Amino acid sequence: MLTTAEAIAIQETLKQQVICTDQLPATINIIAGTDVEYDKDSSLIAGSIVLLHYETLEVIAVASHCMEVTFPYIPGLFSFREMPPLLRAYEKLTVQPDLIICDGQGLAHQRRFGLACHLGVTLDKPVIGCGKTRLCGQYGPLDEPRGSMAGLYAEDDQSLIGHALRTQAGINPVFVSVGHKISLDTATAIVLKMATQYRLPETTRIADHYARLAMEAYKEQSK
DNA sequence: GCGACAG
DNA sequence: ATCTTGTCGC
Repeated sequence: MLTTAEAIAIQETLKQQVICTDQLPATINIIAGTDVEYDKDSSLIAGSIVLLHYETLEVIAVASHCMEVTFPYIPGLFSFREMPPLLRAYEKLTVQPDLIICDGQGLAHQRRFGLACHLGVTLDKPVIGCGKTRLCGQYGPLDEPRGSMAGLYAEDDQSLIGHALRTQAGINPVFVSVGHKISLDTATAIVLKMATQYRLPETTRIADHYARLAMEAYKEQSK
């Protein structure tokens, strides 16, 4: 299996390919959400990708893949754990999304290469990183209203690596960062637009739901 | 050395 | 991630 040092070397190489400016289609029709589900009492993980109509949020397609984990959870090397099931699921899609929102950081990462960057560079697709909690970086006061945001600044060089974004009034923020082929401002606006009713964007909520179903189905069928 | 640490 | 229902507080 891949060693920690090898994984870090891969990140250092691939990070140079990340594009932090908008390079999306003129019109976004299909947006994708991804999530990975872990089984409580085995080493199975299920990844799901859900395709939604950008304006109506109607589900267009879902693809999932369940398998054994191939890499341990190490903060900073998260993508090596979650990429395999997500890539397998992505291969099953017969329609491609214009943009993907994944559940984890992009540039808001120790080496500026979180899951969203790794997925974006690998698929050569626009990807937004949207994490539920912070991995690194510091941010200042955040106002209470929906849509309030604060810059997330790296501890080492003080560079802007993401935004803490309040998607609902008085609720903990989510952490938005560039994955690939999108700017931070565009990424932030899209996450806010997709978080219509809850803290997390609908893409993530729906992907989470299907990943759970995929895990249950896989376990049931393997009996 | 200690704490923090996406899921 | 996974433990998980009712309960405390605004």
